[in-house]
Amino acid sequence: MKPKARYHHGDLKEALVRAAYVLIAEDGAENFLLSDACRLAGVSTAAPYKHFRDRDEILEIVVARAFDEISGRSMAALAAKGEGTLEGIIAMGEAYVTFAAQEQRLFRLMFGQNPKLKQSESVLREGRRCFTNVIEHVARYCESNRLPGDPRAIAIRLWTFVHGIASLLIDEDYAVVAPDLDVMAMIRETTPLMLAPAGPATSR
Amino acid sequence: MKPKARYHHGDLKEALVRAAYVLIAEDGAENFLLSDACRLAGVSTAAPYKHFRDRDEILEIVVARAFDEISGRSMAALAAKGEGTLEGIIAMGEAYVTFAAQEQRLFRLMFGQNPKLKQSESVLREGRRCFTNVIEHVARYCESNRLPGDPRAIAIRLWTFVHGIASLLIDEDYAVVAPDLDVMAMIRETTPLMLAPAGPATSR
DNA sequence: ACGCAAAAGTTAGTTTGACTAACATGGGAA
DNA sequence: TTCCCATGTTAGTCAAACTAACTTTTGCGT
Repeated sequence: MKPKARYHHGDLKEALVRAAYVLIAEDGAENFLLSDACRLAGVSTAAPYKHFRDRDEILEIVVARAFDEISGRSMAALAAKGEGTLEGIIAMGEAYVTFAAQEQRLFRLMFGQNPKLKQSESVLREGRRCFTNVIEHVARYCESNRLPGDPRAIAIRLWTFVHGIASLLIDEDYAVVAPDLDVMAMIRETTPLMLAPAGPATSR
Repeated sequence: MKPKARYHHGDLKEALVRAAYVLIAEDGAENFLLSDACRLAGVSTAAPYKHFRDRDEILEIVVARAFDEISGRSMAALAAKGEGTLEGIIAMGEAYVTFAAQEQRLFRLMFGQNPKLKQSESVLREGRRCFTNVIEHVARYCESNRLPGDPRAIAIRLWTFVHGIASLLIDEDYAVVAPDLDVMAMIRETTPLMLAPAGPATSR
């Protein structure tokens, strides 16, 4: 008994967000039309404005969910390899880059140029949670291995590096100069190097 | 004798590109209106279409020029510190991040989500030139210091790292978790670590 | 010089998609 | 039951990229 031709949708807000998430993942936020989401949900193009301020508010919610997805994947990867291990840290980085590679369109939106998105309370919260995870677990690794150096500084280095990989990978900038690059190998090789203590230039 | 009210502009194409470059640098590509550039150049909104396929073609030219600007700054920084030196390599990285920080809007456009831009012949050419510089000079450093390891792999690591810094910096993602971060110090500290030879996980 | 084709402008549209106004429906609490 | 108001609808506005059709220069070949 599908509740077909009901005047009221039931949960249009959720339906629109899900449609937007899928459409953006498929075709990018820049090609996302509110009207497409409306068609998927089976409502008119004016209906969303009963639930959202504007188009950007839907994007905000999509981005917050995408951050949550990264957090989940990172934690799962870490748990699989064991917390406080080098392999666990590497697995977190791989999960980050894998998400970016698989969900290029979403990743671009998350770290894209729309400044309004970054001011959203929910986006800020989920984003912070995502990065706090990394910092926390790198700190745990540093402690259990009695490494010197500021865990926070090391975590930021690692995050910076995998974020650089993710960005260049999905924008196909590597393809221009290094088409055969194995980014996962690069993560595995470079992560140990970055765990060295931060300090005034230790040349050689 | 300013050639004021001439029917023909003289060099409208160049004038529009310059106006676009300035406007985008100031307010971002997403807020760039062709009509604003037209007003600055003193022509009607239909005039650009005598010189450009569409709005994107102007963006392509702007991006190519911005890549050229980065190349120039990198080379200047390198020359100032001396080619084949560690300081020179660090200076290139600093120049990259400095450009991103000073010209956030342009940098976002250059590495943004518009896939058409990346297919432009001139953009590809200038982009490739920009990264080839880095690779070439890292290779020179590796040779003159008799470092083991693939210079290309090392250069890609370095570029990835500074690109990660630039991205997170201008999107204000550092501000969320590490507001007091000194990115230039991070470059100086981390670059030497990344010059180690690439190889199967050298843990500790 | 001159004539005229084509380059480079113009004005006046069309189109598209986000957003709004005003109206319609129906679900649920008093 | 009643009726309020959340949630839909239709019809229309607005902005900005782009197009069509016309006009004004420019400059080249004779």
